[in-house]
Amino acid sequence: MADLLSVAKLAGVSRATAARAFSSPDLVRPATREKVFNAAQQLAFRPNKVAQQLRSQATQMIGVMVPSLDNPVFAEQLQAMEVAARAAGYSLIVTTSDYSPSREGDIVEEMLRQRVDGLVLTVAEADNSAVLEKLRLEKTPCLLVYNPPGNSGFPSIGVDNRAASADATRHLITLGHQRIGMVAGPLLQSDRAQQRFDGYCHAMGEAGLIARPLVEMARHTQADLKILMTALQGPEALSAVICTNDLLAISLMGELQRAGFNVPGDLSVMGFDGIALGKHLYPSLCTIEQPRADIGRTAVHTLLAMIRGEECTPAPLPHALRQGESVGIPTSRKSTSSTS
Amino acid sequence: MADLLSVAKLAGVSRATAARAFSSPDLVRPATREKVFNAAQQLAFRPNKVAQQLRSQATQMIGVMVPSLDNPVFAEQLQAMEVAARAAGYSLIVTTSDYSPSREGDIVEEMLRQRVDGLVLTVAEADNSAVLEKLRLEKTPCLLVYNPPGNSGFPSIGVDNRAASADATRHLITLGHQRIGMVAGPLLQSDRAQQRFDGYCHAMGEAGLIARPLVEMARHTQADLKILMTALQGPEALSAVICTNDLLAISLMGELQRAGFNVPGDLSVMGFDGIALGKHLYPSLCTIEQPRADIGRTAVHTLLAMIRGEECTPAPLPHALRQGESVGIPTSRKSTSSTS
DNA sequence: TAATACAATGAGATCGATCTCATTTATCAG
DNA sequence: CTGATAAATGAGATCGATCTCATTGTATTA
Repeated sequence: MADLLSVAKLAGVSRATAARAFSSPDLVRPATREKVFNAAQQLAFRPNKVAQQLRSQATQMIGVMVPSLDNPVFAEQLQAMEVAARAAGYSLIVTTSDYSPSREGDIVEEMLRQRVDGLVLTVAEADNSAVLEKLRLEKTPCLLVYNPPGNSGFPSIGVDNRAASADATRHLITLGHQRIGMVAGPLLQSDRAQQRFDGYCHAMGEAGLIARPLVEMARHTQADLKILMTALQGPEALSAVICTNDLLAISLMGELQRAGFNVPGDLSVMGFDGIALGKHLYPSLCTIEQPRADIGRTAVHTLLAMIRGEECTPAPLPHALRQGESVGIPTSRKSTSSTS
Repeated sequence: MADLLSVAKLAGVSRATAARAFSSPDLVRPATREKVFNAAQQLAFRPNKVAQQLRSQATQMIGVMVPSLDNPVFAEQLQAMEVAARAAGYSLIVTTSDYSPSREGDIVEEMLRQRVDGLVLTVAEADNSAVLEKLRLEKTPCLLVYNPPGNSGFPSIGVDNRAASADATRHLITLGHQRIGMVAGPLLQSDRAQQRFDGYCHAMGEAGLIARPLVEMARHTQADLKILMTALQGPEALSAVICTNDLLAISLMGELQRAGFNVPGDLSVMGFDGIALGKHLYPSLCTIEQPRADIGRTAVHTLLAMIRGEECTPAPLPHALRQGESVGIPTSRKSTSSTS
């Protein structure tokens, strides 16, 4: 409520002096400074950031757009971003796009109007994105998260999805699995899902195994589940599946168990993301762990560097294979020692 | 970059007219309006929200503070808030307090400086909160979420924790459970945990059963788990436990299963919150579902009403008991028909 | 055509903090 | 004690949009 001018008046000095008392106290005589502080105290003065932002042409705000907060991958990344941003004196404006291009557009436009100092985005497809196209013409620093760098022209923070997925596949192969499939959620088109599928294909080929087509579980409907179940039976039955994300892996695992399958006995299930909850399940989820917190922190620090005008070409962050009880030795071999 | 003044110049009109072309087009002659729009187009004019905010003394921003985004309850609530806020033309500044009073204080101060139009907070203890005490003196509308209304003096959005917890307890009792315990996470002191324990005690007493002291699982350490395991054995062994939140229930369930217990065979486990993931687990989590999305939406709408100056005394939102496979008939009765 | 009403536009102040530049006051050396 | 250098302070402009009030312009009617 009370503004600097009132404080200045009460203290008997000019606005300039009052302002200095706060921003550069050493330029003000101690006695004067005290008078100003006292006046500020009495009036419960609280500096108006909006005015500061207008004047300084910098908002100390970062615009964040994630697809959804219902997926813990994004929530966990955001948690880390918030801490890092706050530590640096920045605030986050958080938005969700639901992967909708039109929402993406509206959101970014809105944030640019708000004059955020920088943007951290996760889009559906970085290579073919209207928003990014538009942003290329703007001077506002922009950083992608989770999206592969590709040829979008924007720096990107995340893991090497292809390599990570190949690692996951190799892990299963090492355990003796040969009939390995990959299951994707509704966002088949997402650039990450694509890369993860590539990595899977690569690792399969490398081992002389045949990669199967991506199974799509659009929604967790019964129909989709049946299709998958079918793939789990017969001579060509899968012994392991990799899901393109943990949420999918967890619900798939639940459905399978509910349908009478044993995980990993009948089928090993791997996830991708490394959400915290996966560790506590039983069977615990074997997955590729993306360093979500690290990704969030790095995103903030990189963006701040960009805001300072530094050139940034961040390297992919390291992923890790998190062992878990949801993956085991394939049944065919196991069957010699124990039969269900 | 380009401001209204440049647009006005290029269009050959005054700032006032240019401004009017956007805010009240009908006050401007169509021909003039076109000139302004063309100029704006050419210069890639984008209205500066910061200036509008300063001028209008309203930011159309809502400050949100949650304890953590690592817990899906808050993330899911936030997801709904974001959608509702955006639909109303508001943006969210999102922060996390980690339940730390000092962080709570800093965050709120920061948001007040930012001149947010209102605040939506979830604090550790609403009844004994320094931040709320300070906020009572401010004119900025403030709303609590999840915190029981108590005597904080602020309107609050959430379910009736005591009633919900009693319902959970009665559900178990109805199934035949008698030796029911309650387990809390690290935040014993949280006002919600307290109310949930009260509800449990009430329902137990009502049925003539003895309520046990709250078991604290500070962290998911082995030590804590052993304490709990002990409670599950011997003549006074529990047949069911209610956890004060889903995250805790899920990890407890996992640990129990890993230790060789069967859920719900040996022990029924109930959660509290209703996070989405619980539905997809196996066994699926039986829990009290707080309408997280509804809570988020209602919080935004209520706050907007408060910002408009309306008096608000929101009623508690309805909770629901979500059936789940993690709860079953107590073993003692079951043992007649089948023995492990 | 003159007079009145109303539409369209412009000049200038305002929101709150801060920066530049000019001015005043204090301090030190000679 | 005075001139000179430094320290402290103030006046006013600025950031960008918008509101009030005054003024110019058009239209309607007697």
